[in-house]
Amino acid sequence: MSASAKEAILAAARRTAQAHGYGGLNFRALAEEVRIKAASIHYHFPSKADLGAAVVRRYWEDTAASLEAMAAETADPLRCLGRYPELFRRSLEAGNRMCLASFMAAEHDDLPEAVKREVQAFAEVNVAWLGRLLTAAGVVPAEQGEARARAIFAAVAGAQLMARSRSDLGLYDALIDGYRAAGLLPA
Amino acid sequence: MSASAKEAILAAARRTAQAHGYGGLNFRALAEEVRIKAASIHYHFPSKADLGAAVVRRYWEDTAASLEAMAAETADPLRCLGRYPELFRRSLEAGNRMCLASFMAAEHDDLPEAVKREVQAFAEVNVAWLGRLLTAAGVVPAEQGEARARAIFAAVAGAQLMARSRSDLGLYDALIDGYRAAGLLPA
DNA sequence: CCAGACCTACCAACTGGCAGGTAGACAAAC
DNA sequence: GTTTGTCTACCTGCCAGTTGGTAGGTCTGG
Repeated sequence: MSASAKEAILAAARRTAQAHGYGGLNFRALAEEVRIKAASIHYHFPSKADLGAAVVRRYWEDTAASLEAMAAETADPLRCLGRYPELFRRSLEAGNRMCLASFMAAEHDDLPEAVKREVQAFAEVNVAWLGRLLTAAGVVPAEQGEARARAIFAAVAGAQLMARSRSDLGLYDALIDGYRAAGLLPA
Repeated sequence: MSASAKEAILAAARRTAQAHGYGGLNFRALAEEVRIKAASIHYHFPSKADLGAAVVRRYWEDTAASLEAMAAETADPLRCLGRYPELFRRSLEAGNRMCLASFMAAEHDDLPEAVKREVQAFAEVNVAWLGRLLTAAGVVPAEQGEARARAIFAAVAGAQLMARSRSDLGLYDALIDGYRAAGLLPA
């Protein structure tokens, strides 16, 4: 049960944090979900800060992998860019959850330093990928790639947040359509 | 101290919630800030849910007033729209805080029903105002006013969230500029 | 035998909320 | 004109539940 327990803890913590944030993580509930005792979690993750940082790190690693898979799958950079919102849509589909990093961005003031660093890393992964494709697609001149990438990332996160607050997946799609209509996102 | 205490509680709770969310509100800390005992807060607000709902309600009432004041001050609808991001900028200026409703949108799953309703009301106030000015300015045809209004609201909220996570007011301005450059916001 | 993985039992701190008391302002009753 | 009652706005003291975390024991596979 060694590696499997650790993985199960990470997975459960991720699901919980995507719905209730870092503050919503608690050892007893997590332990119950993994069918383990609360104290045992401390064996794998000494403190809550360690657990939090590990969860977010794994989260952006997985996201980076998904993005690379998407880029490999959809060779045309413009079409690939158009698929970016799918990533955030999936969280909403899975029980009206949201991006871990967005939630923790809100909780910024209460986050351990190590967790904050991982949250920033998530944003960097997204912005780098978007910037790369934006310039590859020639949507914007290379020197504006990062600025546009950040704008897209922030806007999509905002759309997810608003859709979640209404538990309305259709609203998310409508907001993304709105971004396309306005010219922020490639159609 | 009757009305003044109640107002002081509301003000302190608003500041706290803009930095730590609904979950970050706690009677003892609030009481200390207002120089009152924790139990006394229950006199003005029977439960935490009542306090939360009152805080958000007051928040969107104040926001509605600010928006109307802005509309009265800047008669040209296009220029007035351009000033919309100022509203969200002010929260960041005040100690890297964020919009109360955005934070609580993240906390959606842990919010009492009454609080959720007020959070939605905040979004509606903003979208209605934006929609009104967008159609008045002729930026979009009337039937697309609300869709564009929602897109702007979500995008600005996302920009605030991202800027907060970096404690970087300059990033907020850059993101808003990015929205203008992309055509989402009137220049 | 022993080390990794997990356990029981506990702790102090903190949480929202409640029961019941009190000081002062004001008004009606005698 | 002083006693009596009532109301507001607070208070003390407490409770049960939850939290992250610790100390030290146990069990199992290699």
